[in-house]
Amino acid sequence: MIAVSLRYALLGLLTREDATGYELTQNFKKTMIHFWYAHHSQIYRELSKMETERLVASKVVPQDDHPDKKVYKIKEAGHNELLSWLIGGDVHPPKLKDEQLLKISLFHLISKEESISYLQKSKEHHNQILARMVELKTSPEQDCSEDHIGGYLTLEFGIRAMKMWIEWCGWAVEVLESLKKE
Amino acid sequence: MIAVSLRYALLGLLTREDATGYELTQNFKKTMIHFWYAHHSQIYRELSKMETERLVASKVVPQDDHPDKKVYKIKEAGHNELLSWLIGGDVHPPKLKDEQLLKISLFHLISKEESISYLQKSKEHHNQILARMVELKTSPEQDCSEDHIGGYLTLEFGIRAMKMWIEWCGWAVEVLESLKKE
DNA sequence: AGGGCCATGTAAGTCGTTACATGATTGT
DNA sequence: ACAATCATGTAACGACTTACATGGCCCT
Repeated sequence: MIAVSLRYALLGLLTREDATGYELTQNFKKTMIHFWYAHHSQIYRELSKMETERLVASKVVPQDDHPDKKVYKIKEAGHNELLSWLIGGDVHPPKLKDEQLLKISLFHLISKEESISYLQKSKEHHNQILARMVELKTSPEQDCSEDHIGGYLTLEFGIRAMKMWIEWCGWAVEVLESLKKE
Repeated sequence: MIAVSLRYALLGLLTREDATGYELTQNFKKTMIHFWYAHHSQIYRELSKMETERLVASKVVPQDDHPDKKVYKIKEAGHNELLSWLIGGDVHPPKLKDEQLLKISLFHLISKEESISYLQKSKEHHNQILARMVELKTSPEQDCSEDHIGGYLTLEFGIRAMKMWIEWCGWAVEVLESLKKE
């Protein structure tokens, strides 16, 4: 019934390998940029919450050159909860808050020059993300074997989405240019 | 510095015409589905907050056949705040939480049949949204005149995004089918 | 000397969701 | 009869963001 999807994202990452809160934060940024984001403060809290619910277990690993770290491991109950969420339930629409599209939807309030300049910045932004994604594709976990199928599919999605954005920005600039000439 | 973009979305809609909280809720669903969503409870809260900050003003309009309504109007200060947000500031990445992509990224945990069935439901979902968008395009506010340029650009964006989703779903199903045969 | 990475967490505040609350009119 | 639409709000809770707090290592 309830959402709490951050929980499932974390459990999902932990099915791959045990990890610290810090590592999970990094992995979010690396492999889930195109569909999820969470701050480290949120991740640490959710992890300790899941530990009290016995969905995960932690172990402190001392380190010499760095601060000690707390490695989390998924437990059977966590695995079960993840799977029942995965299989059951309907298709939920994404919750997106896209400030860029919001600004673009208000272009009638600013000049065409400012609009075009904003679109160019936006295009640049998406180009950078595309570059990171294309680079990710060369990493060893990016074959389409059964074990990595999910990441393979969603990365391809991200790349297509970025390309669509970039093409659309070009088209939108053309529309604005043609309006200027009239 | 701060986000509070719901505020700007509401102010943006109010630059078009005065409206009640109810109407703003409807307009959100109609014209901003592909990049924003807000519950009515949140919209009412933000409106009354903006009224105490004197960015908007309200007037109660009595009605015979329906409950009285409270019509909001944007004030000069609201207009200024909206414009300084629009012009100033950097390009912020969208904040998205896409449960569908999250589930898809975990397909290695479920069977190919379940994965395919999920993708088909997802495709259907996006087809429905596409149909609504295409219908919206026939409405009179959807010319690409200067006054409606923003809505015109973002609706085209939404349509392209839905088409990309649908095509991608087809591609992903093919990938899974080909894995089954091996 | 300064910035970035490693590493973990708390606190305060804002934002977002779900449920509660009311009640008339219009269409099936 | 029942559901949907019109219309507005509050309350409780859960999620998210920003700032605070600490401190060593490595590189330039």
